[in-house]
Amino acid sequence: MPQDNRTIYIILGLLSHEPMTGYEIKRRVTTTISFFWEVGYGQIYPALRQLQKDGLVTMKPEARENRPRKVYTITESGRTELKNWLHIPAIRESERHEILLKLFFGSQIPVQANLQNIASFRKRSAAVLETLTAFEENLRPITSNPDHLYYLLTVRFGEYLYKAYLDWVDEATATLQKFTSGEGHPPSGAEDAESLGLNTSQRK
Amino acid sequence: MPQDNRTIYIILGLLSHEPMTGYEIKRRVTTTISFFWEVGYGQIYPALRQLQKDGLVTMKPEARENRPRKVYTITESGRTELKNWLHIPAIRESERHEILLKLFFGSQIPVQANLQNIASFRKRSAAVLETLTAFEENLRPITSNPDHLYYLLTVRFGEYLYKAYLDWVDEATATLQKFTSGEGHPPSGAEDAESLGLNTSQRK
DNA sequence: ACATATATATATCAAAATGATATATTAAAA
DNA sequence: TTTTAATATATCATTTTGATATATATATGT
Repeated sequence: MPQDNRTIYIILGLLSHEPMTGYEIKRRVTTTISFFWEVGYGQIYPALRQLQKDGLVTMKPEARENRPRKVYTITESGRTELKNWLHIPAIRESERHEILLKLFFGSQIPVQANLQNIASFRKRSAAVLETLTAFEENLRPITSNPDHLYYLLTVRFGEYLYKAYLDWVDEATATLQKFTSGEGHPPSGAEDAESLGLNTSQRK
Repeated sequence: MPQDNRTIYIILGLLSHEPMTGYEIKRRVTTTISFFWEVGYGQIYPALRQLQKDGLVTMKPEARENRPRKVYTITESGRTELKNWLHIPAIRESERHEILLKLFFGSQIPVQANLQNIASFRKRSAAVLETLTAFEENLRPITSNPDHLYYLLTVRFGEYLYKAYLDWVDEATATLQKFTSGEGHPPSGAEDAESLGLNTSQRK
């Protein structure tokens, strides 16, 4: 089995709040969970069709002049499916850090170029952190709604995360800058890097 | 265009160190970069064929009794391609945190269940951090090889990252535990969560 | 010596995710 | 009024994901 389709759970989760169209789902994802999970139209629309076929959501076309707005509502079995999934602990997180990929092979290019890549990463990260911080300020006073509490927890995660990014940037920049003061970049050389034996893979 | 194939750059990068077979590439990925970028056989073998076709790597079958070992070597144009890519700053990192997905919809299940999910996440994260820390200790004394320096920077990134995870776990656990002391879990209720308007998406 | 387990090695596949783009209507701003 | 931005549905090629099939070689245990 490749992996289970998390898109359908995201949709079920959002529809558990209120009925929505595919477009609204996409927008809701963008404004709330996209910083830790992206979802595109290419996942949403096929998933909605599948969910409807499986009886986990229903669709009511809202009459308009031309094309009708397709409003989706979660069913009782949809809610059950969602709750079941929520009870199963996640088994792995997935990160894909292109900045680290480039840095890992950094010896192939001048130190300056790596510093520029890191600076670019810093800029992006700082922007996200600012958004998250501003968002927390809006969210924290609202204590009435339990959804907001959980929402806040995910935002806090993001803040810890992006603060860590910025801290790392400082350290990495300082480390690399030692090599730019006069003596250029360290000699490039290829050599076995495996013997040290990092292995983060869990036995299956 | 969907996205550019980063797998080929990972392969080019690893082959820039030394010639390898597909199996060795996979193992090298697992022992070094897998904590920030996973690569499977399903990507490696097709990518090697493509790279060979494009003249970025060459293949020399090492004679053995039966099936020959296919050893791949990077070409000069392969090195050029790699360097070009390394100079282009990454435009986005991709994170997929299933723990946050479940927590975001946490109001649908009891607080205890969410605490269990977080505890499971904590356990996984602590294990990775331990591996990374042990690895840093092996790596830090080696200062001769510039590859190791860049390698170390990525490991440090991981340490910052996973430490941040653990810090967040402590805070999130404390926050949720307030609701388990006697009064059960906060009442579940669905309500508009969008009006606050988080938007982390960059204009395109 | 024999069995068992693990490492080496190549390969494929269905399902899912990625990101961009096409199309068209409606509402707001210049 | 014209342009711009927002709403809304949808598709697509490429890439990624994880698991699995297959087979040989080597090490370990009894």
